[in-house]
Amino acid sequence: MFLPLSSRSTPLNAPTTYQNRLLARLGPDDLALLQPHLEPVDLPVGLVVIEPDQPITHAVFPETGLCSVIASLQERSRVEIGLYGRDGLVGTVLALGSNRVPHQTFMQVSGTGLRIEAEALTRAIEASASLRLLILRYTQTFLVQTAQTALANASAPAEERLARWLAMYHDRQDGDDLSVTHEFLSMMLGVRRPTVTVALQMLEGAGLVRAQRGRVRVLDRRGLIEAAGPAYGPAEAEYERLIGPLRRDRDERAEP
Amino acid sequence: MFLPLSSRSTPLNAPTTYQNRLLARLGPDDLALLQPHLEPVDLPVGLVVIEPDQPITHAVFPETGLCSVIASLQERSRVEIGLYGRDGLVGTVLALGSNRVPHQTFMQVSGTGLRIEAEALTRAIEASASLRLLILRYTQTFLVQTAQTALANASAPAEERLARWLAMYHDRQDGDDLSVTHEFLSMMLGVRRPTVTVALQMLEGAGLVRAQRGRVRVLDRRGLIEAAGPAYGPAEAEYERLIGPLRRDRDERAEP
DNA sequence: TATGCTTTGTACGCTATCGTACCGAGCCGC
DNA sequence: GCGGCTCGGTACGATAGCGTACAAAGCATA
Repeated sequence: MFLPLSSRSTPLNAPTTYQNRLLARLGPDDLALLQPHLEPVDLPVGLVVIEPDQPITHAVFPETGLCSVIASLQERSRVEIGLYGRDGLVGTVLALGSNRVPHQTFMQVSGTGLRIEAEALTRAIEASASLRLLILRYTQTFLVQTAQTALANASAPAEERLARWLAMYHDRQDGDDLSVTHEFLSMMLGVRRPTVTVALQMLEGAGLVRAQRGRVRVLDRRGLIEAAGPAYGPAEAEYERLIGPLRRDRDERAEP
Repeated sequence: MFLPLSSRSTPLNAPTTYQNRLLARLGPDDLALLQPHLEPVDLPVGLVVIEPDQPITHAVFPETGLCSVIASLQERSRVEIGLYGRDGLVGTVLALGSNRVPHQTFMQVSGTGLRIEAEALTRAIEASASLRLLILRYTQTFLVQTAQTALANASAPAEERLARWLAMYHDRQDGDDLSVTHEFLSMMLGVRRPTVTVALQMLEGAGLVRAQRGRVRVLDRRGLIEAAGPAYGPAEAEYERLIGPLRRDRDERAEP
């Protein structure tokens, strides 16, 4: 399932700084609890990190890359219900007293991460209240994100939903180039591909993004967030309130 | 905020059987932990039990009645993202290390419940791993419910969403008469009222429900669930797996 | 029984999005 | 430089749901 990274094994107790926001916020005690079990892994695009309804064997703290959580109406349609990268954790459900979820999670953008055996993480969560709290707080932000997705799906037009999605992606990536195809976006948003094409042209016409083959460049982040409407914001605010800064770069590159 | 019930004060340590599923599943130790703090309350229809972004002062275990969790695009539109009654708990977020949520929760159907001060519940959750586990597992089922709502909103036609909503309501109520107006349903589902009228006529034409003024009677529960499509099911299965039977009556009244 | 409010049914034109299909454009390997 | 593939743009009729408006029906109260 996961390809171990041969070159990047982390010596125990090395003074590591993690890109993963959750790991980065852990105190020394919690870090000591987890580090012996953390193992670098490669996360190629398309990798299914959680199979629906299957017991989870490993949790993963992504360092780079992006994960999509997908709900499907048995083959008929697949829709994204949430998205995270280095801000989150694959396998939060372990903190909720279960070991499986009915939704699939896969790598939407390739990256790397640190994996840990489900059992080891569960034990650590039981042993450390502060670690547990951090993961539960992240779960809360994800719940809000899912709720906002439900809201957007119910009442926001395709263009707003697209803008929201691009902003969320942008939050979790370095740089302003997002690699996605229209086809892919159409699946994520639960709309037709031509609908994405048109919506993207609108955003491009407004000077917010620049679309190229298989790539969308964010030109005006602030404008993009505005175009996303009020469905963007609450989940992000919750994250900043409960955990910390969501975006890495505070220089706000793409804000003209 | 809550109206205490004068007539129904519960003597401490009385051998009470709770209708609330979570309370009913607590062991004697956890019950002993909570009972001294539980206070019966009336939950009239329309009562806002959680104000968005306001600190939660009390949690409530509903005994009867129904709560709706609402996300709103600032006045423009209000959409339901989840729904629970005696299967759940007002204030699950307390177990997630926060004390507020950006969504409103209000009584959609009046009922009664047992309330507890937020601080007391938080302490109990910290003290008892088994109590914590139960609430966290419930949170997991609610997260799945919200995800399924997002999915349904994205890709299920109004008629399916309506059927899903009616089935979910039916799960959490005694009897087969659901008291709702088209107006109300339209808000819950994020569609126009006439759309509800038409969709309801479809369901009625198929012999699944009977609609009267301000009331929908479920005639064929199995058929209704079928009409709801695959968006109904996963959240309910998760509840039964992690917590226990969702519906009270196993006689399946409305199944012809 | 009359009055008035709430709820429900229906109509109309409008728009976004659908399903499908086809073609051009960019990109890769040979 | 050529074939083949993926990706993006566009077109077309069909349709579900929208916003609005208005009238009928149910219920409550006077």
